[in-house]
Amino acid sequence: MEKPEIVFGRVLRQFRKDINFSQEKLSQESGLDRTYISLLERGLRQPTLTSLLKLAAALGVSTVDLVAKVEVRMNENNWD
Amino acid sequence: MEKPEIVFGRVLRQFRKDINFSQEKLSQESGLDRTYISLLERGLRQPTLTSLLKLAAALGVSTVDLVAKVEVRMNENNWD
DNA sequence: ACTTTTTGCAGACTATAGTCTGTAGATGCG
DNA sequence: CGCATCTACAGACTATAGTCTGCAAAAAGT
Repeated sequence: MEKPEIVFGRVLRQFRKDINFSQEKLSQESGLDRTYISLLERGLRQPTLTSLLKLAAALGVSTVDLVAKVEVRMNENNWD
Repeated sequence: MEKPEIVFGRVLRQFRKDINFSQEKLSQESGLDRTYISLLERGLRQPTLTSLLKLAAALGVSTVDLVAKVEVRMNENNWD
């Protein structure tokens, strides 16, 4: 059972790289600070609901998609 | 387009009442403060990711269920 | 009407989300 | 190599998530 911030960070980074966005680009699209995106990806911060919504929108996915991946990977015993 | 806190508050309250939990009971199950649950339901606070996880677990639903309802109702022009 | 349970709410507080500025390391490319 | 892009990271700051105590006012039950 991993910490939510850690899992979320990995998921966020994966989603971002999947669409070839830099942190800077994601920051512009979401309206969140670039250094904050960095903190999130490294698991040093966890998002609030509105940050989740902004990030999902910027990534072009639904918030459900994001949360679903997090929830799944939290219960996985991280074989992968 | 309604504010996320407002929508989330309504959704949370509905989920809670669906299982006949008092705020007090939900607070015990989730480990969150009762007055904070009250603030959430009234849309005066918004949860972080871990609070979402705790609340969903306490309500006996998946976090995805919670977020899904919020996302849907955000896009609805609140006919209901 | 009375009692109990539930919720709203205020005030004061601590912890952490989120911003801003700047620097330095890493990676890629001509 | 020299240059550009991307990211880690530090420090100092502001905004807000989340707690705690206590009381008042609805609701609900009998």
